[in-house]
Amino acid sequence: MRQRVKGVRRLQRSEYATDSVTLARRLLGCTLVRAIEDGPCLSGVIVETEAYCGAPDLASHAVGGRRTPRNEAMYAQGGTSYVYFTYGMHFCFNVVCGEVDVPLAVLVRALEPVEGIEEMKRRRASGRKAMALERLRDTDLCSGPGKLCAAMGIDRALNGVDLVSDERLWIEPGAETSQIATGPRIGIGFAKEWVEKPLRFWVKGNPHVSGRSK
DNA sequence: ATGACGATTTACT
DNA sequence: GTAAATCGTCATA
Repeated sequence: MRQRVKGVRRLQRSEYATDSVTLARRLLGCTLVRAIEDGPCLSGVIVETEAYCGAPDLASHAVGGRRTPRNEAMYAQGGTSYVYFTYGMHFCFNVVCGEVDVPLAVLVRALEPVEGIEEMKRRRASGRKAMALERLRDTDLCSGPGKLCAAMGIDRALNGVDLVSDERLWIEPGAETSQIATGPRIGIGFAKEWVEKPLRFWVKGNPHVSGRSK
């Protein structure tokens, strides 16, 4: 198995075999790593997540047990990635957790960039909806689910891959985060009694979290 | 076959 | 603050 740095391990299968709230908190402080062929490794510390809670969750793509070609990856085993395309232009990256056929997932909403920052800038400054290169601050690189996918080169080719074994994308554990803030999830105003539930988690005071959390 | 819309981002008033 | 960009997906027919 490819490792970025000797002695740094990945999160293992058993650590994904849990509910989405537990994993959403656990992922804060962990490092998402993207290995690019013929390029530098891109990585960032996860600083903002959201838990999606399966069939009862009115905000989940799997609400009511809905199972379609698009959200099939949510029903895979814990440790699988779920990448979807939305608004005709953005990708969002989720970590599936729990057991097979139970559609739990954690949306990764923001990273604090660590490795490959210049490459992330280039990726964020090219393409259609792109911010001008000179305008890009480090806190603009990965401070949102669509932004971090653009910066990290995460697209539909990485949907459904196994983060425990894939050579292009994985997660390394971090120290337990002490200062965790919670609040309602973003962009799910349609979800009725699930709108206000505190299922978004972020590292308190971190400048790399998405706009409304700062 | 058609149409409504989205777990967003950016630019602009 | 508001609106535009942009297209795959899914429910309906």
